[in-house]
Amino acid sequence: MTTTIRLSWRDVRDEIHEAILSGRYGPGDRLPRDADIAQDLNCARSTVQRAMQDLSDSGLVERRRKGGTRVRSEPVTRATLDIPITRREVEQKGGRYGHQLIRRSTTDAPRSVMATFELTEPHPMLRVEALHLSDGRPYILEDRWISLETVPEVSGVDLTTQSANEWLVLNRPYNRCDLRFYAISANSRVADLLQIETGAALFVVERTTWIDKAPITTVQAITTPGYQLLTRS
Amino acid sequence: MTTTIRLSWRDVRDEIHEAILSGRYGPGDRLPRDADIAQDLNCARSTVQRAMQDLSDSGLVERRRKGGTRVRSEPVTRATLDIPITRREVEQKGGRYGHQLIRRSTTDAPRSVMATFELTEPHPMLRVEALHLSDGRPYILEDRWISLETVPEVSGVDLTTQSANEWLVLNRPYNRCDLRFYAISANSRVADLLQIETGAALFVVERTTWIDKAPITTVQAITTPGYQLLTRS
DNA sequence: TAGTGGTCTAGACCACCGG
DNA sequence: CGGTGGTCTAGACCACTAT
Repeated sequence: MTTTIRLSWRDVRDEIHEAILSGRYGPGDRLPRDADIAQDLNCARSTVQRAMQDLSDSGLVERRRKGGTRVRSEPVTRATLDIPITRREVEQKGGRYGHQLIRRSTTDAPRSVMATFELTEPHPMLRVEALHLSDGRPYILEDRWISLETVPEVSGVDLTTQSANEWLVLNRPYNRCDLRFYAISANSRVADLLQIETGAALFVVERTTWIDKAPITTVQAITTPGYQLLTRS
Repeated sequence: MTTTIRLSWRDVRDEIHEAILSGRYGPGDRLPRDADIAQDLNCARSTVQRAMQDLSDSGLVERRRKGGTRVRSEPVTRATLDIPITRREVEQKGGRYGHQLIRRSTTDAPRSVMATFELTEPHPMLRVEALHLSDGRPYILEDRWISLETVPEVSGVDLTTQSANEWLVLNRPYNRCDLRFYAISANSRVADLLQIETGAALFVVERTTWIDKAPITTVQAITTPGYQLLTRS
């Protein structure tokens, strides 16, 4: 007698993955229908569906109703990043966290911020510049703009006790978040605040969040020399 | 009579999400069992399961057998990045792609590369330095190490016709991929190759791939000034 | 060891979209 | 309009792990 093995969706996924890697299906090729794969492998269609969902999430295949499942023609490396709140990040590395409010002002969004949020009308904002510290030394310098239309109550918050970073994460959930990463050269002011040399190469994380269509905040986080961002283990 | 609505897993997800945002469940709190939620909302347990899977993927809750579902106590911003092959990236931006092999040599892995791959024994590697061009101008400078044990056939490949980047992606699938992002200051050699000024701040993407436990390649991709990496739309 | 999430199945119906 | 993937259901059993 033949032993019937119980396939898990991971087995099915690996089977299909292997078929693609081996060249049986090349970029752009159409795979069999889920139902056929299920019959071939002797499992339920929903198991194939689960496997395909994973392959689709990881960017290996593309699925369309009626169009079927195709091997992605232009391969991509897809990765997931976790960006914790800064206090947590410092503590995780064994540092003692501190922060310092540098400047706080109310003004209309400048053109660059309007562009970031796709705004066409003047928009009142709270601008907050703050320094995150690790063991008392500068760690990240953040320049943040917060929408006073979407988050009016931030006006009454004491941002010297709790950083704007933390207050917002805990109090203002968002729907949409855009990130961008790039490098800048420290100008004299940044160098002064971070206690580094002018001209040093600094890694920057820019984060913008919305709730539905309403802008919440945009922040430019300037890290100190040597900072690295890693993908989720 | 009461109309019975058919709930989708997205509805269930949003319902739970809303309950968390509203403060009904705070960080660290335990949510009801899937079965109870299903009964409350009048849907199948598997629908709740699907909703929870999504919330878990997005980092909002953590689930454990027997331990139940809890709201994550330390919130994170989780984002997904797509990194295309460089040729594709250049073409997508409307540029004409080109590349240029700068140096190619065979040698044992230096300590830094051994550390990256967690190697303890000497390991023969192919080192490839190449320049990616957009409209004939330097775009990305890559310094790559390829394992000759895992990928011996790369020795016979003409890397002037097709970039190592592209050849590897198309021919050597990987299981595991680590990425790291940081900034460096251009030294004179890099500045010379990229035709920029010495000292310019440059954004760097470092990518390391394995198949199972075997190292495939590690590459430091040094971008040109102004380069930005964005999260997936 | 008992409670909880994880998964598989078989069947049904729906939603999208290519021909 | 018909084919394909997407989802829901009800039920069963399994696999972790907190207690």
